[in-house]
Amino acid sequence: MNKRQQVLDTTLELISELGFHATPISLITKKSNVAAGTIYHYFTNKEDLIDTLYSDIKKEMGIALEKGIDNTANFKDKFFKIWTNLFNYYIENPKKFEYLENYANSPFIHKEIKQITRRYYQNVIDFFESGIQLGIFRNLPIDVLINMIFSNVSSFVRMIIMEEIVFSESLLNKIIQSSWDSVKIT
Amino acid sequence: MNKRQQVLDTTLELISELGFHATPISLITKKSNVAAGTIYHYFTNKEDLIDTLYSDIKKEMGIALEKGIDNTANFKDKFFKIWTNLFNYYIENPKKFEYLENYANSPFIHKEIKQITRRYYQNVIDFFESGIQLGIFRNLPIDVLINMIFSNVSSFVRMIIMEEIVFSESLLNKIIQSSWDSVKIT
Amino acid sequence: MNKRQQVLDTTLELISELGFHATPISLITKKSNVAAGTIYHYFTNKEDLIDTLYSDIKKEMGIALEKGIDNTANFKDKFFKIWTNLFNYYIENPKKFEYLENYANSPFIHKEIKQITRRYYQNVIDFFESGIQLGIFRNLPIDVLINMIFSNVSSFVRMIIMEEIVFSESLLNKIIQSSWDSVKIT
Amino acid sequence: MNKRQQVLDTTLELISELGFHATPISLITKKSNVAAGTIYHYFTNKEDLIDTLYSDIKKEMGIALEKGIDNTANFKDKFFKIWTNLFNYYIENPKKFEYLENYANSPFIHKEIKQITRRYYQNVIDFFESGIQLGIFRNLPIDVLINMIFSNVSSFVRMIIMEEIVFSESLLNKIIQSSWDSVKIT
DNA sequence: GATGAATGAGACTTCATTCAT
DNA sequence: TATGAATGAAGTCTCATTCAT
Repeated sequence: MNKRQQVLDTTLELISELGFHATPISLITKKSNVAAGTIYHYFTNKEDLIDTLYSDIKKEMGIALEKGIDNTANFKDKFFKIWTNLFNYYIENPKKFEYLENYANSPFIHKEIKQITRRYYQNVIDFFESGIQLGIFRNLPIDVLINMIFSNVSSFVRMIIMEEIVFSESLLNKIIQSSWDSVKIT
Repeated sequence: MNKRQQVLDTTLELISELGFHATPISLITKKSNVAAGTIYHYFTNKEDLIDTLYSDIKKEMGIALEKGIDNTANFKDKFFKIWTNLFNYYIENPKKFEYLENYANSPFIHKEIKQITRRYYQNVIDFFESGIQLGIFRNLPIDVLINMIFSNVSSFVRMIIMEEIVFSESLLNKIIQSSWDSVKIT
Repeated sequence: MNKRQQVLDTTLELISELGFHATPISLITKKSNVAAGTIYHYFTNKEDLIDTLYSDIKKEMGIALEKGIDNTANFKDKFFKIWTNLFNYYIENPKKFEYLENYANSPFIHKEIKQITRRYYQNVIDFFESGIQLGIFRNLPIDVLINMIFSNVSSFVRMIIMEEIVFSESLLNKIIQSSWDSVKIT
Repeated sequence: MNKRQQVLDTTLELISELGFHATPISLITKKSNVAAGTIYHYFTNKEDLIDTLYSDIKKEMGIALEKGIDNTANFKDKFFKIWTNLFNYYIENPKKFEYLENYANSPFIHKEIKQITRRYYQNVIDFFESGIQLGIFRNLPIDVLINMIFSNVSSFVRMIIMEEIVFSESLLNKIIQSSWDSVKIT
């Protein structure tokens, strides 16, 4: 009954499948059983709706990313944990994955939003930074390091979703290992 | 003088900067000094124009990718060469890079086109496949292997273009090394 | 104040005078003081608008056709009544006459619509059918019979509207008599 | 090989099937293997092409109409002959029938053309006029008389072509008789 | 909070026509 | 005669947004 959330849910549903521009407000209106005016009651405009959804997902993803990290002392284990957390989040939320991927490279993206949502990963960033400091990870710019790893996750997930490859636990482990080998000091 | 090519050039120019949907035909029309009808004389519709441009770039990129490979016997050198070729192509053609990135995740992308353009990289695909066969590269599905490496290139290039990091030859080498470490057998 | 009806009225006005294709939506827009979008709020597309108008007119015409029939027992009187009803409807609504004539032969016409609107004349159809049964009208296929008579009305009306002949009560009666003679059993 | 005639043939083919506006010059161009420029070499514009075709058909029809009339002395036989001539011409040339029907009620029709083509039927007009003079046909305005009869033919032909009724020789005769009864003096 | 009729700029595309060859 | 690339006005329709209820 929460109209605001209904709109956000429907927007995710539609945009992940159809893309931004093939998802007019009128369609969101129909699928969410909400009047056009109502959407504009909760969101300044379509852009704001899209930004809000992006931010919501990023926040949720940030939380998922850190699940169970604190209990792990070992760096490699922690790395595997984070990698797996992200992987699982994407696989369990394919529409959100799709949405983020769509959004990431679109000219929609506002640097500000990207900056704002960055804080949701602060713990993860800190982890990698301390790893560099401690000589466990290679001395690369922190964003380069993180992007390399995260883009590994994304491209693996995308192939699974697109059914270009078949998932297996052993394949997953191989790939995380590859990822680890690409950033750890040899 | 070649109107068809003028249209393609302008389309690259505009879409790489503004994105697909912020680039109406009318704008291409103005910037390329061509009448709207002329565009439809050469292309079935906007989609066809976009597909053609995508295919053209992929073809050119395929050629760039293989530059100087044949003369290199050593697998690691060959790997570094290909990585650098792709990196250079992107850096020298930032608009084409932008276009491909835009296109890659858009719902525009037609699997057929992706399949068709795949043949432009056959030599590179063969190289990685033989590397796996020879026990030099890890035994991962060929597309996973290639995607991992190519996504490394892309995310590095993106950060340079977005000016999120400063390029240096030493950084480049570090990253290629990371990429290599992620796929070579240890 | 009823925008939907305003659109229908203007469409009749314009199409009856200019024809389908010389009546762009933009013109209907201007003449009816309605925004383009409003038209598409009420009608799926131009075709739907045209079909709706056709159906509306046919319905109204069906009602006009039957006016005062029930009170008439005599077959010839009834025939004259129906003929005159149709004639009067056309003469009093020359734009609707024009519209129907335009529509009737256009490739726009959808058999479905024709079939649907047929029910508006059921009583008239029944009348002619019973006439055949009772041996008053010639044993012709019902649609042939009706079309012969109705096309007589139409061609007479058209000539009056086009001012190719001058109307007179006596001429009218002569022509109805001709029509009657063409279908009655001799 | 006569390009001019090829264009006219294709135009008939296409317009009779698709209607005027669904038949762009570009389509005529393709189907007739003639360049756009060539069409404009032979015809002033699309309108001229359409008028020419109309006039050509009317002329041919005028000739068909009079076939075998002179040998017939009897008025009723002559009437039946003309009726059948027109009927046969339509049935043997359904595309031309379609074209004329399309054209007849379209706002394309230019009164001038109608006037000009009238002379192709002069003999038929004379026949009916003399019939009135001699007290064989009813004293109706000549155009009313002719239109009534001709519209009978048309509506019968249309129903056969539309497959709304099944043709039979006996039905044809019944209908001509009806037509005759509607105009002959009783 | 919620509705949905109304708006109108602007999107893609078509098509009759021209003109240099 | 014949070609067909090029034109650009104009067509249908979409869609983010507003506002009176």
